[in-house]
Amino acid sequence: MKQKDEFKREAIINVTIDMVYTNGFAGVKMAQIAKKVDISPSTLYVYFKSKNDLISSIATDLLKKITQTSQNQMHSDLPFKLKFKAIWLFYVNFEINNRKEMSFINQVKQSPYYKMIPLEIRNLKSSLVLDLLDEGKRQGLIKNLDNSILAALLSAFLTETVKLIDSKTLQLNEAETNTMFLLAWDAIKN
Amino acid sequence: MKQKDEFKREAIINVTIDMVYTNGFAGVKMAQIAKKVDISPSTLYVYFKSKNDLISSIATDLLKKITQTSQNQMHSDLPFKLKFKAIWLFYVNFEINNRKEMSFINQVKQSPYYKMIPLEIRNLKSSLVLDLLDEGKRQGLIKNLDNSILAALLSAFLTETVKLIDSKTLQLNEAETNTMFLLAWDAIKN
Amino acid sequence: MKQKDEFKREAIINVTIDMVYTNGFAGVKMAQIAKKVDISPSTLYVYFKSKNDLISSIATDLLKKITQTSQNQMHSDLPFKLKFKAIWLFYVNFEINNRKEMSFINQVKQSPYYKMIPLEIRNLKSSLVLDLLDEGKRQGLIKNLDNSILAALLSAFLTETVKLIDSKTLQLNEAETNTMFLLAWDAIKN
Amino acid sequence: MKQKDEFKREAIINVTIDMVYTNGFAGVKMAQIAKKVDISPSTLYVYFKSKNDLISSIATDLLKKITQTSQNQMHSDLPFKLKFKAIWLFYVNFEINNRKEMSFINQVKQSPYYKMIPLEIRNLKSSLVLDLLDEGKRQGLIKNLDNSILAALLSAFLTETVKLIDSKTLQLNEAETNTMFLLAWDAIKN
DNA sequence: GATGAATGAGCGTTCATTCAT
DNA sequence: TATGAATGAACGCTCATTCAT
Repeated sequence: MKQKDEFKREAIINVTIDMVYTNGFAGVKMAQIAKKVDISPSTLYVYFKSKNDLISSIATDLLKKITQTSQNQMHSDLPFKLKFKAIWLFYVNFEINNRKEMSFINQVKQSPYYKMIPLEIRNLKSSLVLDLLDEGKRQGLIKNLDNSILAALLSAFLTETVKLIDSKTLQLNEAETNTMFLLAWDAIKN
Repeated sequence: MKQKDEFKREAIINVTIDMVYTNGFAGVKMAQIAKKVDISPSTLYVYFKSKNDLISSIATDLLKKITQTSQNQMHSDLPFKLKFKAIWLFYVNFEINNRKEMSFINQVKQSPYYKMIPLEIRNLKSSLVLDLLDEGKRQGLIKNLDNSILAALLSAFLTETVKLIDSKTLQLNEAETNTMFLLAWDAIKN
Repeated sequence: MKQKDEFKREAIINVTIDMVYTNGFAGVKMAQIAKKVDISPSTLYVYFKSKNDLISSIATDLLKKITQTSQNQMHSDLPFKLKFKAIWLFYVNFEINNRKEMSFINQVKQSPYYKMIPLEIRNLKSSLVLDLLDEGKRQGLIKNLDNSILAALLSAFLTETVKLIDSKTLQLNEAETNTMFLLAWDAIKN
Repeated sequence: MKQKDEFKREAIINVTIDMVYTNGFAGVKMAQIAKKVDISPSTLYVYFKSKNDLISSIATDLLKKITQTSQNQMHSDLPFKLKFKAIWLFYVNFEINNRKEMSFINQVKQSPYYKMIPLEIRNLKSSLVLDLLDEGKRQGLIKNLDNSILAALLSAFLTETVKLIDSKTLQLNEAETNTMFLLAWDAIKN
């Protein structure tokens, strides 16, 4: 683990995300992080000026990264429902493949650390989804409700889907993800 | 002999629920609770033998209360969709009116305290909802999916609805709650 | 256990001696004593004005009782060595039969409570033994050493004998107690 | 990097031994130790991971040291009684010169801390004394009794001798220590 | 006299953070 | 930059004792 500079920062971040995933926030101690990264506790303070800073920096980074990543999704010229489904699947896969990171930001969101994250970061929204919803409404395919309502709902849906997969109640295959997608789709479709 | 103040236990519980709502579990300190109730920290230990006991006692009480309350709901002779909606509304209202308590048990559920709650309490489930889902499936009105999937989804929906109302994005009126109900209903209906 | 006045005081004392024997001083808590006597902790303070008072009262009582008891021993007109042995045996038996009480005062003696006992009690010595030693010296049968030295030694001897019996290394029978007596006697005899 | 003060650990140990000697175990508080060493209470935990660890580490160290020291005593070519006396005197002097340390281990032995000391340390016995007793028995010079009885007695004797010297009843000179030795010797000699 | 409630003072311990090198 | 030592500020909890009836 003993690397230089940027690598060390990276290592600290990864270890922290790992530990938050395994032990929850309450169980994350600076000394433990240091030990796992194989540095001294005081060295942590070379890279992050406090525990708050460590946590909220990671959260900020993750939030940015997540928004950006989804932004990169191809805006294909498929028919709306198919495009919608593709994006839905992208998100399901993204959450599954980034469990720890998602767990981290979910935990941050319901902790006092969340308030320490700059507002502009907290309000970052994937315009991808918003644009998509607008497109659907324009085509009369989805209900004409506030985007914030639809987005919140889809997000809850997504989270629940991932939880079900994590808990093995659902499997990550064509049939079952399609079922879940249809539940979401039926909810919002006109 | 000094008489035990019947309201003191109640006060401790309420203050604790309040603080968990505002600061989360991590932020609940015995000394702070005591201060808010205006008693000595050691007096807390007259009523609860430890912090664990305090938290899990409250959780146990709430869990019992919630299950019982919902159990008392009866809408047996209405047509299915109306019955379903009545129960949905009951839950929305219940969660709104017991925001802090619901927040408490939600937080407990994803904390180590949960394991301290007696299994028979943890396993209390509102058969109300499960029975309802079965009835709907029998009548061919709702999708033939696993109850655990449908229930998880409806629960996420419900939580999200309440959050939206809390954040003033939605209002707790006939029209808007109806809208939200329809989203849920459309998701699961056949 | 719930009796009146003198009996209650007695009960408190007995329970305390018991608990000191079982758990040592560190483990004796006022609340525990009260529980075992089946009274309220505050009632303890009706009988003893503090924990210090409780402990040192018991110690004082025991010390007095022990001195008095031995004083009552017949001053028979046996030849010296036999008389000496009889008294030795009396003490061995006394210690065995009053294990808990002896343990109590031994523990008190090496605790801060000892200083709280009135000096005149602490200095109580069994004149029985001192007289006996004087008699032996007069008869030229035992070494002409300071009584305090001889007494201390015999006491240590006695304690050790009792410990050995307690630990089953020795048995409380004619042969083995005689052996131990002879060790003591050989030590001090001229 | 701040260097660990080599003397600080030593200082903690010495202060602890001192306090146990003066106030007994019950009176030893981490905060008091820290104050006497002039460090913060939390610094204690840099050197010892708990109070139990502090006490039992000290006890372990002392036990090792004592056994080793006595082991180094060698008087192989003297006649038995002289050798025995030399060793007796060695122990008297050792106990006098290490009063506090001896008090410490004596107190530990009758406290719950004793169980925390590794068994192999607890079982360390000075074979010096046992070998000596065997040799004496072989030569027909001392009574043919169980070593555990003889050793227990000599130990009690020794302790009492040291107490008498401590209390100024006896002086640590040739004549008086000789007197005490003879008491012990007469007790066990054939 | 008897008692359950109440508490102040203190305890051992933890931990994010700073110090000193 | 890196670090082991050091620490202040808490924390959960205990317990002898007092309060109020």
